[in-house]
Amino acid sequence: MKPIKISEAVVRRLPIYLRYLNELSLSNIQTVSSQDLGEKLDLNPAQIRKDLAYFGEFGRKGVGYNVDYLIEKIRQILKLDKTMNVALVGTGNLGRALCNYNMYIKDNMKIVAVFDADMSKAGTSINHLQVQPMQELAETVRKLDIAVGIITVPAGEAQNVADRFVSAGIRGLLNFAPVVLKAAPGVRIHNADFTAELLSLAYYMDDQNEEQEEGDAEQ
Amino acid sequence: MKPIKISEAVVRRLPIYLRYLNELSLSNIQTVSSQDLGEKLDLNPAQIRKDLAYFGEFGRKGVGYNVDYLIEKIRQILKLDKTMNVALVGTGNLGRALCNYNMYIKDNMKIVAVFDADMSKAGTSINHLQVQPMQELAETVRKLDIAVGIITVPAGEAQNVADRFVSAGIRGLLNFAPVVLKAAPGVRIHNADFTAELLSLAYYMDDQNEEQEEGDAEQ
DNA sequence: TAGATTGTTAATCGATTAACAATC
DNA sequence: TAGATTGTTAATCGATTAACAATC
Repeated sequence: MKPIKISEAVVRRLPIYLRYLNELSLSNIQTVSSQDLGEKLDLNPAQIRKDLAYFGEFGRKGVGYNVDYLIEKIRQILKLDKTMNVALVGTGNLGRALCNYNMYIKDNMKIVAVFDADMSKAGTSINHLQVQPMQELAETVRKLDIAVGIITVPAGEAQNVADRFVSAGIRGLLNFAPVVLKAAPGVRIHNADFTAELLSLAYYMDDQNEEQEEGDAEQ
Repeated sequence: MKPIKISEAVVRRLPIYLRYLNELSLSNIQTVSSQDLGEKLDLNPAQIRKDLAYFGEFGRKGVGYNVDYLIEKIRQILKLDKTMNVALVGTGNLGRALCNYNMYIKDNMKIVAVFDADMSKAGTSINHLQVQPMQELAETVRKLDIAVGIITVPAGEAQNVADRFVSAGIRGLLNFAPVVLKAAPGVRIHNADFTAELLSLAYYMDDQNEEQEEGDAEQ
């Protein structure tokens, strides 16, 4: 129906919009303009309007966007209007942190199964979820209709875990391990690699003197 | 000296190169071509060559790049040839996970101070570091010459923590909280917002039937 | 020498921004 | 009506990719 290809950059901004709109809604603010959004989110208002316009006409000329309506629409676009089940592999510090994060309440993404290769961890529980051994992964993914896998294992094991997720029929992966994963086409991989973010931050940490040359500029 | 402006996208790829080069070095592989790198990292070889060429001529025509030499060079570019001190605020699950992560050994970024607003946590220790109360932040940042701050507090407190970091003289922030932070120009902010990554992943999770229309395509 | 691979220029592609008619 | 703000087209800007001479 819609032959327009939506760019990755656009999709990546939608959750940012959603997040702030939720804040506005909680403050009982009913209407917001692209200008307001742009200031708050450090984005160009034209870009925001264009992003939203890819999906429909959600605003009213001369008025702006109805906050709750826009929330509803973005949630539909992101397919967050129904619960999406998620599995996580790797119950180290990071994995446990994510399990406790519950995004379920607002965002409909729910970690419903947790796995660890370390058999001794099987049966222990994290945030009301029993840790399962890896052998049960495929079956659980199928049974619970899990669409997305989160990988929080050491770099060396990440590809192996990814492979197991993919052959279990998962269609999206959120990878926290500092490696580039390979997967069959059709499986979407997002990386949440803070080590890369931190190291690239170092590049911009000039000495104070240099700083004057380079000036302020971008963010 | 160098008036060429290096784009953000380029800088963001350098840690990815570095990471894989370190792997190669550990396997005693001496030489690598942009082709090899491209295949392994899912990037265009021309892009890799171009990225590196911004900073100098590191390769040899007909041969490729010397792995250890390239590692050394990228580390210099990213200013990882000397230790960079880092402070972290927020000792929840995520904060503790990061403290235990030690990137120090390979990457010269070292968390040397940890803070929490919750006074009752002061004095407890995480990975050999004593948690300090927020009042000590400014002084510690100065004393330990801390350049980068990591924010792992709830969304509602993140801007406040950022402000305190900035007025303490920090020059870079890695923000894990799901908000857009504001800071004076000259302070670099990187976001490590996995909630946004996860929500945008949902967009691509079509039903199996739709999947056929949209095909395989990008990653 | 023949084969391989860089560094770099030019071509392409895509994303952001400006501008403005439409209209609430 | 006057002011505000959208949706959208056109202009700009920037990033990626292709191509190839240089050369190891």
